[in-house]
Amino acid sequence: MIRRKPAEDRKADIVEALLRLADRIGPDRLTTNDIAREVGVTQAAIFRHFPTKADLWSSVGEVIAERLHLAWDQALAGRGAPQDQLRGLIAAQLRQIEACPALPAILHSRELNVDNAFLRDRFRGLLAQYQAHLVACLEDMGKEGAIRADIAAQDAAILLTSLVQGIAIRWGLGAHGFSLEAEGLRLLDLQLSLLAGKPG
Amino acid sequence: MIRRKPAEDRKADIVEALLRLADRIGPDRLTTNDIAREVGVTQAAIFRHFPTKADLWSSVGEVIAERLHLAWDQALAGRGAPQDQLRGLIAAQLRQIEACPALPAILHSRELNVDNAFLRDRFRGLLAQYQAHLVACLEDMGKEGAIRADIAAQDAAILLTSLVQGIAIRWGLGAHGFSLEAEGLRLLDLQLSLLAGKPG
DNA sequence: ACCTCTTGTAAGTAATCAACCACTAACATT
DNA sequence: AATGTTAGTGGTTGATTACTTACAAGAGGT
Repeated sequence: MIRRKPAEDRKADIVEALLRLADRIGPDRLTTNDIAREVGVTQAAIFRHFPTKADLWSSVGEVIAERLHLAWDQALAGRGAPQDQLRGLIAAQLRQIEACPALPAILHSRELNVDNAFLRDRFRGLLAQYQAHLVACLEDMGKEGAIRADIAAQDAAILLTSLVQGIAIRWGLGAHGFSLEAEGLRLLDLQLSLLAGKPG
Repeated sequence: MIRRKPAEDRKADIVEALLRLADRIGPDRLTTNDIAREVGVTQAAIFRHFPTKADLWSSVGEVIAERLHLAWDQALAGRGAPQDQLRGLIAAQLRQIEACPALPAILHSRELNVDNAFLRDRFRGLLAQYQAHLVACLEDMGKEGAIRADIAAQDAAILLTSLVQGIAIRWGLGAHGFSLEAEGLRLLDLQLSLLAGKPG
């Protein structure tokens, strides 16, 4: 038999294994057998720690939500200029995706969005919160004249979240062939210079 | 028993049913049973028309590729100003997604990207071609002074494709609560005015 | 009206899925 | 060293998966 671990540790192992496999196999194709093999236990062991597969996904969702929330709070904690806060928010998002490439796929997976209504609403609220942070930063920047006056902060926020999503997709398709954070921040600066209305 | 159709018609029915269900159920969770029920035939009937499920997906891929190609050609056929061609290309993409909401999910599905190497490469080439069209339009616009001189056409193209992807995602999450084409073109015009460096 | 392909079905297959069971080895506490 | 608890196993469940085979019946041409 394998080395035994306290339930909390093993639970974390299982969630981590799922996160790793979700990128390789795909969130909607993962089986409990796949996960068990990755962890190094039998399939039945998964069900000792999570009553059902749906419960396992719920835990995964909670872990992701916590990480994102923490990353955003840290980005906003500095209390620097609104530009810096904005950059921090975007950088945090890019780093989260780089650390867990399955994140976009999971966020849009049917597993979480169709089967688990609670988590779907939770994530929807979470992303709305992120968008609200961006809008707040952009409004502050607008008052300082760092954003063109004819641009609504809401629309600018949409452009920025789209940018992150678009680059993340390109990063995934290109087999992670470049630094997501570096490329993302480069294009962010470009977009910010466009929004400012003057060359960067 | 049901009304019998010529094989070509039934094949098209099956592909259409898959496209419809892919949006509701998810591309990677779709079963041949789901498809058969949607079409209104037995599961075995699917295999009369497609030897394997993978062959069915190949047909779906071909249909999508043809539609996209056709839509792009029509957008470029007008031979108007580069701005109009660009707008046409983006509008075509938005309309394709609106007509077939499962398109983004299918394009990024494991079904097509992991299991079917041929189609994956086919789509990768197709999207590269689209990007090349955008870059060509943007370069022409740059020569006419419609794009700020300090912006590379390649980067501008990335911003625009990201915009389409981002809005499509928002449209999907919001249960198609707004007109994708209208909202997309509105933000496109906004981004173009940013790229031009002068208020729209 | 008949004949003949073609389209469809009913009833299977083996493989795999999530989940359950009785049981046991490892661990902590005493 | 004895005892109770917990993590993990092997074996099995019924449901579901993609796919097959043998047979029936509709539709079109003559």
